Amino acid sequence: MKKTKIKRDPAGSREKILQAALEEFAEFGFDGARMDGIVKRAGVSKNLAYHYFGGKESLFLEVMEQMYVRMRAHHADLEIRHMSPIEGMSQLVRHTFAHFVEHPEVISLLNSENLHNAIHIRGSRKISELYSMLTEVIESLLERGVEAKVFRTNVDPMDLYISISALGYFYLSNQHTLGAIFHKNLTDPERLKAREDHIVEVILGYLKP
Amino acid sequence: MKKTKIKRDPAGSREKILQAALEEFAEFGFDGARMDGIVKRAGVSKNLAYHYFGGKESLFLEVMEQMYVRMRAHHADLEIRHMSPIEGMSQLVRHTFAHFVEHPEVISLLNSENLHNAIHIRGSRKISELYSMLTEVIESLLERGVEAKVFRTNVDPMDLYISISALGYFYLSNQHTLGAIFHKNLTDPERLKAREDHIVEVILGYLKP
Amino acid sequence: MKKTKIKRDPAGSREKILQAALEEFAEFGFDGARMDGIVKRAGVSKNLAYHYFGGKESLFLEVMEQMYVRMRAHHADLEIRHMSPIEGMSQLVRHTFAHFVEHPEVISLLNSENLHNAIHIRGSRKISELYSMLTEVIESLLERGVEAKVFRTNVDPMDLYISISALGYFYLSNQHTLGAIFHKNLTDPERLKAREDHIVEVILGYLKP
Amino acid sequence: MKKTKIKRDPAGSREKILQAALEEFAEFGFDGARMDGIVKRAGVSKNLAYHYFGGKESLFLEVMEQMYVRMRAHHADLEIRHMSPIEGMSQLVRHTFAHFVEHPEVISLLNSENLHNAIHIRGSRKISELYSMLTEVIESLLERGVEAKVFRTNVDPMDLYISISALGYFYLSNQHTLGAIFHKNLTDPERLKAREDHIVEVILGYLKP
DNA sequence: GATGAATGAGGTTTCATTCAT
DNA sequence: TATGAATGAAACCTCATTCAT
Repeated sequence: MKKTKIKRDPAGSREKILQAALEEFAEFGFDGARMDGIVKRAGVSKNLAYHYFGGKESLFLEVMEQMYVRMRAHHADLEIRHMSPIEGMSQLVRHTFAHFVEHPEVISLLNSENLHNAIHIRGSRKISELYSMLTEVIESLLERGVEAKVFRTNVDPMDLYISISALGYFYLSNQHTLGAIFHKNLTDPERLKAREDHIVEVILGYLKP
Repeated sequence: MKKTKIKRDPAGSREKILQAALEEFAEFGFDGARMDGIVKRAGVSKNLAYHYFGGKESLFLEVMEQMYVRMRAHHADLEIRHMSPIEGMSQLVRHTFAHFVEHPEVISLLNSENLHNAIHIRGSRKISELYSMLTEVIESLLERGVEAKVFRTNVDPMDLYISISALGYFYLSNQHTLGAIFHKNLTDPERLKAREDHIVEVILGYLKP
Repeated sequence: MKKTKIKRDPAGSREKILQAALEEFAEFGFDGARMDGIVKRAGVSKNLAYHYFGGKESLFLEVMEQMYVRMRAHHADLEIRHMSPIEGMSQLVRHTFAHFVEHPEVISLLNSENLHNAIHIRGSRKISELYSMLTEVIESLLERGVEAKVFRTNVDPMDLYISISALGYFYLSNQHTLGAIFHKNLTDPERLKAREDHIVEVILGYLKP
Repeated sequence: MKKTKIKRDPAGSREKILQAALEEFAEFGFDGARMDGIVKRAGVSKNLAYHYFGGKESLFLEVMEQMYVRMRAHHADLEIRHMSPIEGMSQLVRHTFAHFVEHPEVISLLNSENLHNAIHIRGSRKISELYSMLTEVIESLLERGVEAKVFRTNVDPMDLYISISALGYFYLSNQHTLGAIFHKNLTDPERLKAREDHIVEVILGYLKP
């Protein structure tokens, strides 16, 4: 009849749900993820998730936005302006790869979102904005490199950005099928280091004038 | 000449189910796909799919194997031996990209399979065998290129294969999120052509001695 | 005083499902029973049964355990210690028979369980414990009877227990085939009384020194 | 286009199906048995079973009737008339027990039939007839035993027949639950022999004047 | 704010039976 | 006589969501 103690911690609960959702969506994808699984991970009641986020789709969107925010924050850490173009480009490539390695959920979430034709983020203004920064960084690097005659001309920044991402993303996102085919564990630290070096070589090779 | 209503057609029914499953799995992923959707596409009764394939998982495996077989067949079409190393490498890159463009289901299926840690194909001997061919082609190209002094040395064939795939695969697999971010339609024919050229430049740039 | 429509009643719902399952399993056996039938009897939604019990098998196990508990409770009601050995044995026999008559579900459930090689209860510690009591009662009666020179020696308590059960159980469990063969209704009260007396005579006749 | 050879063996197929059905029904009960399982055991096509027997229920009835016929044949083997009443009764008891031991399917089938309220055999004239013989044998033995002053009077032949069956039937039909409770394997040959002796003692003890 | 009991709709799978050959 | 492909109905079970407390 009398409730002795009920923990109330709105912000804490919200954050726990978000984190749990991130893990669940990353592990199983949008369709494979279960609301039951999320609330169990979060250690909160079912309805609380609905109370805060409205439903599975909205929760997924919020998870996606948070993921993009973290990605942007990670990239913002990188101070490239004072580096030489080649050094800057190398660092950008390594930084991008490192983020995928440290945050495998990024890959799961993006794959899920693409399977659903990006319906969740298509409308999100937040996300779109995040990328202007990246494009600017790349454009600036390219300009300085061309000026210093260490980079070729006629490079499309978008294509370059996509290629930088692609070379690491695909390696990690398809690690299981590739691993099954080549009978190797693609995530062992030495192989990861080798891959990173390879990607740097590919990108710098391409940019060589 | 042609029967308007075919009632018995074992091979045909099996094939129709397989094709329908390919489409459904490609569109929704393994978890999002519905057996109902598959049998409806195939125009057969639900039970028939179970009769032939045993269940959703086995059906998915069969679809995956078929997909790999087709991929191998596509690559086998390419006669590279008589080309110069640079011409051969270009053709390999373009061929690979074209296959992804023409068979978008490959990307969905592989993403699904990787989300599930490749549990379906891990045991499949068939698939593993398919790749020896590709590796051999690449190794042979690299040797000839080095000999002719048009390619650099110290290139890991596996890394190269992964990069060739990655540059096209990621562009297509993430077309919806990238499109949302850059406000472009990545699959319009001109952009596809530009991307293909870009990939060739990246790979050849990297291989330059 | 009484709510016409009760919406929330955890313990009640659980109990209703259990009772409904008991009836359904008793009527149709494990394989013949339908989860739909159970939830319909219980007046709850299908999922609730799964929520509480996990599945058909677990529900059956719980029903079995409850049945054994009731059986034990019924036997515990019988105070035999102060009776003479012959009187005690008669009462035990009549008590056992009465329980089968009043709880026909016991027979259905045990037959079902035996058809499945006792897979459900094999692991259940609960059930095993229930029987030590019965064995002790029988052993004590036998000792006192031998001492008082009213019972023969060399009686295996397990065999005796099985025979006491068998003589009533089989009569009831096979009442329909036996009834069809002998053209009699074996459950009419007079015949039940006669059978009970017969069983007492058989057991006491066997125990006579 | 051309069928090289189709085996035709009407009687053989029918018999194979019947035998397969006996095994399947015995193993899983009526509800647990699968038509697929039966035709697979029999090694014939699905429709053949329907062609010969009409359906699952009719097939079950036929299996039941065959089972009763075999039981009768087994009992007819026993020549009791020339034995002393006590010897004859012992032999009848042992013979009955042996049949249950050697034909465990009898127990499964009868349990299944009783679960369904004997709907299949209720109408079968064949089966009813089989029992007159048994009753006559028992009545004759009882008369001779009373006359020879080795048996008590006032014994109901039906009750006696049921008890003779019960003591063996229940032991075997409930062997799995009893085994789980008493932690014994009830079908090990020594225990079977002991049980048989026990049953003889019980029946003869009861009949002692 | 917080709980978890309860649900309807729909998921995968199974099964006795029929039908074209 | 014989086959096995094909089916409709219904089985068990799951899941996102809601509701009384």
